[in-house]
Amino acid sequence: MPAVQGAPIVPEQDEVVVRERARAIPEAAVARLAVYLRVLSGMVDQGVTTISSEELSAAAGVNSAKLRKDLSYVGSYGTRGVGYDVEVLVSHIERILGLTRKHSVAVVGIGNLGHALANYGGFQSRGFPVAALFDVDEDLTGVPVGGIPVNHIDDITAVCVEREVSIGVIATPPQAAQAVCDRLVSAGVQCILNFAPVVLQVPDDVEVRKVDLAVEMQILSFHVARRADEASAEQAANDLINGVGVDRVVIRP
Amino acid sequence: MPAVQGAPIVPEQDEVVVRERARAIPEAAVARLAVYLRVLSGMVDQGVTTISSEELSAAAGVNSAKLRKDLSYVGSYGTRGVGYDVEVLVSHIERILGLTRKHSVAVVGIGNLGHALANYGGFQSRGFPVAALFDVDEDLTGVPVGGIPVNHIDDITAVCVEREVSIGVIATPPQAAQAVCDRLVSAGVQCILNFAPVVLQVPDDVEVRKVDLAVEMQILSFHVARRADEASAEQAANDLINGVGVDRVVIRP
DNA sequence: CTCTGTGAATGCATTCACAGCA
DNA sequence: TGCTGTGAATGCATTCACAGAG
Repeated sequence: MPAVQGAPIVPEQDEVVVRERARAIPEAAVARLAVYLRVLSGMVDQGVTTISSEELSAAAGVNSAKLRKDLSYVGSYGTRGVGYDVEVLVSHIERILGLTRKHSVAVVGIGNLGHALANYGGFQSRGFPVAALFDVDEDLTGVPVGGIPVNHIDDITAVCVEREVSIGVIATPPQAAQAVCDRLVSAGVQCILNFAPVVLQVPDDVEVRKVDLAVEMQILSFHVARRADEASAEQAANDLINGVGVDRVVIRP
Repeated sequence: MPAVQGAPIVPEQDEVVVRERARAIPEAAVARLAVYLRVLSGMVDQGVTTISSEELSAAAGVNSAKLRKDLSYVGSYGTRGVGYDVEVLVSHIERILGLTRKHSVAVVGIGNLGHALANYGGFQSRGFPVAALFDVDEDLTGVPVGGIPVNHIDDITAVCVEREVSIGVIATPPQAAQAVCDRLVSAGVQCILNFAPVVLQVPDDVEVRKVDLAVEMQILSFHVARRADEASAEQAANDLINGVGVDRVVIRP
């Protein structure tokens, strides 16, 4: 039996188990790698050629142990006693994140947000060209937004296949989102970024990420409230014990 | 010594330790509570009065154990054998998330994205009225966007104080973001939602959440790449063992 | 002697599984 | 009996701390 990689896993009958090529990288680490990449790109522009884990972690807003652990998932490309070569690191992170391929983006729903996304330079510049725009509104069909003419949503499959769209962005009203998602999926799009405040149902082989602005606001709101509660609890407790031989009250989290 | 709440923590000298009033709620749970709230609001509109953990969890895209655990942080407001009263649950989650207070929002940077945010109805409707807009461009000063006249950024402190802004949204180019953030902080804003692709430095008492669209794209890209790797590895392995008495190869994650 | 890379330890979050209430 | 609420168990992620390369 050909042992493709020395895998000490017990194979079931008539199966060979191959350990996944790329070491599994924790989801949380992937998100941070993208941030490191951005910071490193800035370093390249500033002419920095070498950087230590301490410096890079500070610039990325994490601690250095976490940074080194994250980079260790990518591989060992640092020099002990010195640090990392910025360009080497950039190219390895890009490889891990799959940025050597081009990823064309389609934006569906050309309202306020869709307009903003179509015009947003950050996609283009970071390797995610917006290749197609869609809307139900027939008055918009053919109208150029950010240099790209809007297509009618009924043409979504043909256009996505032709322009090799690999990422779909949903910027429609919530009622339309699931239907749009279904159409994107049947057009072969396997990655979706969803701005509509709904939970999308998709097959297992489709990856969805969501950005819900109201949820972000509510999380911030929670923290305001918590801080206010703590402050008032501390205040109340201090009032309560006033002159009872205790100097101060501390709130432990 | 007045034991405000039976806290079994060893107090340091001249200190009384008060256990935090609201049980600490995991960060991850807070994000999901906001989602449950949205789903529940939809239920109210549909006239649903009671819902089981199974139904609600399905609608929110999580499993029911997680849902029940999350709700247990809010309190025990379900009826065993029956489920939850939708309205009761809504009001308790709103209380926990601090949505009983009004949270006025200021958007800084009235470019593409700022425009979209100023016009976005989702904030208003979910209790986060946009109360102020700012930009450096003097040509924009006084121009109404989404019904609100833009103020010049130099007036940020006065306007934020006057309109009781509690959440600042940064939608400026990356170069300007840190300076804007500093101004918001000195205007007393303690919550910031940052759309600029930079890591903001803030004091400990300020809460920042970030939305980086390119990072989201790159995370999606990573998953495409991983899937492609797996598929090709599986393919290669299958080719390799062709006709060696093994039926199929399985990739274990 | 400096700074990376990484096992081991700790701390969170998720899931399990069942006691207990309606 | 049906479904919630929750300790206990499991599984991830983060942090520690130090061996070892340069």
